[in-house]
Amino acid sequence: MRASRFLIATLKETPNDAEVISHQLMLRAGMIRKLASGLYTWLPLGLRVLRKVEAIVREEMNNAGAQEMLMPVVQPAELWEESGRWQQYGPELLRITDRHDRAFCLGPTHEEVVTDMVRNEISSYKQLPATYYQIQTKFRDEIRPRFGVMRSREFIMKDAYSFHASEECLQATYQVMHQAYCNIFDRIGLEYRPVLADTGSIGGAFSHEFHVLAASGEDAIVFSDGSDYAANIEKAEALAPTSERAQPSQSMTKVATPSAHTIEEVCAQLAVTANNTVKTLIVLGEAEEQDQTQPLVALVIRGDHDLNEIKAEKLAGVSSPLTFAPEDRIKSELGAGVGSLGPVNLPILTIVDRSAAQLADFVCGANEDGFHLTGVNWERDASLSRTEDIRNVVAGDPSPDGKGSLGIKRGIEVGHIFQLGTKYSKALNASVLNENGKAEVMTMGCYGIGVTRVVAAAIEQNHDDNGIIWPNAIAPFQVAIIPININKSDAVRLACEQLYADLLNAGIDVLFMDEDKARLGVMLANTELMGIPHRIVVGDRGLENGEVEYKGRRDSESRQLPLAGAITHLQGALAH
RNA sequence: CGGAGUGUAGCGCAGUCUGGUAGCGCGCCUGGUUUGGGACCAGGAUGUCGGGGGUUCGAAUCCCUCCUCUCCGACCA
Repeated sequence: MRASRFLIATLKETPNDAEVISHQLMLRAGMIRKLASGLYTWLPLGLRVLRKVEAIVREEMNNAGAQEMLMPVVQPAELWEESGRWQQYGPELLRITDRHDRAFCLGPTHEEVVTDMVRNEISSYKQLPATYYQIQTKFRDEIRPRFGVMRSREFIMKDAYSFHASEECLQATYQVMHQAYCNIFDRIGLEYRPVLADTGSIGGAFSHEFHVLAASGEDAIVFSDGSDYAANIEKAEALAPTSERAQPSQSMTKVATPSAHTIEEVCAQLAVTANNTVKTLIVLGEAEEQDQTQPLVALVIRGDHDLNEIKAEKLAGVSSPLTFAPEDRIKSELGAGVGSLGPVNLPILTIVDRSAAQLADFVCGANEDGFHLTGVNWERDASLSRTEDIRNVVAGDPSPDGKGSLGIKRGIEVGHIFQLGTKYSKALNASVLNENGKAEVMTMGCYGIGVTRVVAAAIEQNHDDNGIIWPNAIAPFQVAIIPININKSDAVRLACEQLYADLLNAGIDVLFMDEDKARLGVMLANTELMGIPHRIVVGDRGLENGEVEYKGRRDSESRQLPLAGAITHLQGALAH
């Protein structure tokens, strides 16, 4: 591609509505432009990257035996009513009405449509297993779109769905997909990890997320240093302490703690450490019958730990989604405000985290404003009827598989694979006849990759002060040719034209900065900002010795190469 | 949805408090001089000051209203 015929829309200054580095760089490099909140136009440069990611995903999905198809973005309400999600899905599902006043939605995902297709087209177990996928625009009306293309409302996703006559068959395909995902992210050239995950709202039995490691990641993921164990923090179990609880050695004492509301303030006033205190969080429980008000439930965790909302909302007696109790109900029903609550004589269902249950002689709120209790002990002073795992693991906790201890990193979720089971096939009655001629509901798996998000994640992981640093496999251009004084030197022009033609012939994506008046500094800065991984600078000075200058985007120094050997060198550099 | 901010040229911003008819830097166009890391000189174009309504002789500026976009949002017991 010649720069004179390509939209180079770089920005010197950072647009002020971009928060994260990938968003800033995508705008500055001229990859995307915002149309409205959560909606982006992909400019030619950005689209080249997107297409390269798509091509890799497509190839690996085909290799894994999946068949590509394409489903509509607009979907009829009837299908969603059949699966129950028309009611279940919140305002994230954008609902629209056509001119005949019929209800539709913009697809946030395509389980209903693909299941409908399969129930109509597949009738025998002999046709299974089968996996279908598409690379398609999705729409989710996010409450708060942010971080550019990382959390936008419209985005491109590769979604695949597998159909099986047996659970074992689903397991086998799940493994094939797991491997295909590893192949995809290996080829793109990202540092990533598959981790055990919560199945979330899509439902199902078993699931892995694929995370690109980056400091700015929205998710915390945990790793064992003694095994392969890796999980989203939402999912990672905090094992019960193995040692016996210490015997009480203090008597319970009420102390005044005026104006101490946080664990930190209490610790400072009483000279104790947070790991010997407990905090008591009040949430709404499940109403026993319809129309009844939801009772209050206390969750007790150690002062230095964080509540894991996913674990908590799954507990019997706790409402899902997890909802914290309004302040006025706490005050009127428990007699004290938040900041002074504790498990001693608490008249409501109290669920205690395993680590908190291990404490002896601990500190907690006295259920009286401005007072705390010290020397509190379970059973003697506070009943301990129910202990559960309701906290986030912290670095240093033992690994749930018993091997090693846990560390924590940040990740960007770019892929998610699920074993769905029969949730949708049952609801839509998608069945096949088995060997005995009896109808049997199919078992399903589903597998997603956020294609647009992969692009942003790649930048989060690969950039420096000068801009993006693309991995070879998804770079919009692999090589930039930068001439010096092309308008004055015929030698430079000829050498560049020849090199450009040769590189194209060799099948290398090259951007030739062929504009007469372009200044060297501008060309260098732009190609660095755009992240082009290799560049060749051609000038009279080098050409006198038959040399050009090569610099890899990550190299600190450039070096001279014989012009004749430039292609071979670039091919070598692109090979890894 | 709640809270906080924001909206002035393609981009980044000043001007608003104290009303007097809009400016700076970058970018863009023309001509020239330059050219090994974001050039210089000279000339030039570009704004319904987010929309609507009001106050006023006069509104980017004051008032009302609608909208946009951004940020934050129970981890506290």
